Amino acid sequence: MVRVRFAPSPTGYLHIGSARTFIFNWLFARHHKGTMILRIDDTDVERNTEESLESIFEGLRWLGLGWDEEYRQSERFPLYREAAQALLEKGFAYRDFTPPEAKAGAEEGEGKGGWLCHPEMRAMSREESDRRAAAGEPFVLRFRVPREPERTVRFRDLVYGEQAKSTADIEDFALLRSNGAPTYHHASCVDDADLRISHIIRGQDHLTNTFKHILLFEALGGQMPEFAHLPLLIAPDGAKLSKRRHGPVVSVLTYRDAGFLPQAYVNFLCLLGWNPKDDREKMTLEELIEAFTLEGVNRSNAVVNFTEEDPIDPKALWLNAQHIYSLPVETLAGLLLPVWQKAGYEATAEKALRVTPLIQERIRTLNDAVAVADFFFLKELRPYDAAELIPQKGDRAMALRALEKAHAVLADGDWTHQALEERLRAAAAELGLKAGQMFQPIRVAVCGRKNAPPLFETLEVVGREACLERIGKAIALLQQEP
RNA sequence: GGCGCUAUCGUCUAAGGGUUAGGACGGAGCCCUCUCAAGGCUCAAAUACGGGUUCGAAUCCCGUUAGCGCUACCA
Repeated sequence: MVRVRFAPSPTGYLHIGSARTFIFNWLFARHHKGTMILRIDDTDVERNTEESLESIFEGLRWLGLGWDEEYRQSERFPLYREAAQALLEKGFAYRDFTPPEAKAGAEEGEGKGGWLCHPEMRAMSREESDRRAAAGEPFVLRFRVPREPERTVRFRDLVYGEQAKSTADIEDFALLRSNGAPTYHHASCVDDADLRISHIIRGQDHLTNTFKHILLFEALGGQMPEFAHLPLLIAPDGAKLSKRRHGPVVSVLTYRDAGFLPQAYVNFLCLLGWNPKDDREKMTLEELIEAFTLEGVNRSNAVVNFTEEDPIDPKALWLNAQHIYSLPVETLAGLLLPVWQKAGYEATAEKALRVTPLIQERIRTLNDAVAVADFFFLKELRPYDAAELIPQKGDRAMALRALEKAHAVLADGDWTHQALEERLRAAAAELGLKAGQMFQPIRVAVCGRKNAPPLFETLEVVGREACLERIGKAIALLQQEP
């Protein structure tokens, strides 16, 4: 039975690297019909914040993947205390009474290999340890890493392969803080054991921590989980993504607010550090579940490609466009309606449904629809330069002739795009104008700019009244002195 | 400093002893076309460096370099 967990600590927003870790765990669980567990690792009371927790949930909610079980470490402290006590009893742990300030004094031991332990504390008799603890002297509980003889800790990482490290290079890490709260290592292992986690899938920054965890799992007794570490997501400058240095691009909510489809963003994140072993790029959630394996995860860090001018990875944008394009029109219209309303447009569901097919392949984000579809909703076109009305290889007189003819032709007759095209093409022929020379002035008059969706469908949706009025205004504009 | 991990086009990646080193994004060009977009075609663009092993190395081994991680009473 596959049981995996995502264990964020509420000390910040939901980072995109964390989001990817969540997604890979989730995909692995779904692929194996296992259980996805969300565990809030909030053992550091000093640093946790409620806002952070809320923003993490908000990010996860947006991704829309869900989870099966939920735990919070702050509610499980007794479990960690018991486990710590058992470790102490069995001699796997010892009390270290060194005051925090005195740590500096111990650093002379670092010289050649780094800090390992305080030998006096490690060697202290249980009687003295108990006596000093009973007297109320503060201590941290440390794991007694096996030394003399040292041994090599080994495991096979499902991504990175065989791993080995000598206990001579592993320090006596803390289990319990002097305030009695468990450290990450302790709470995490106790929980992973208690929750019967089968696979620990997490960031590569924990790869070397795993040796400590193996030692701890062994001491705790219980089934050893499998481990799989994920390459990290980094910034173009090679540094790890940080809000301070790289700004809001590190938070998943930025992508929601930029108008991303969650499934597109999930797709994008999956392609960073994993590939389906074929050339597929755009994949649905179902396809991802089916294709996801740990073997497909690679070992080198992936750069999220953004710049200050272009804060969003171009590939993410492209993928989002792909997903938008493959949405049923009704679905997309439903997504776009609130976007337009928020922009202050008088959008209705019916209107949204008519406009959407015309812009579907012209937007890369939901938010793009605001600028791309403005003229469908705005009463008053935003001002444009009269020169825009003049077609290529044409002049003011040509534009005027085209618009006046168009005004006359559009004043009556069927208002369907087929009929409009027929009449307008005939009109162009009559005037001896090329299609572009005829259509471009009309497009600018009606849309207020040179680039827009196909003309006839656009006219159809904008409506006769508005079209005639806008063409009239354009004619007036052209007739004004330059 | 110690220990560990990593190294293919600008970016994401494929190729796990034999390929003109493949695909995608982005870039350039062409086609299509009422503009834009979409789509199609083409081009430019990579095996960090040095040694081995081998008939043959992007691929295996060693070294160098670089980057990253851990080395907290953070996670």
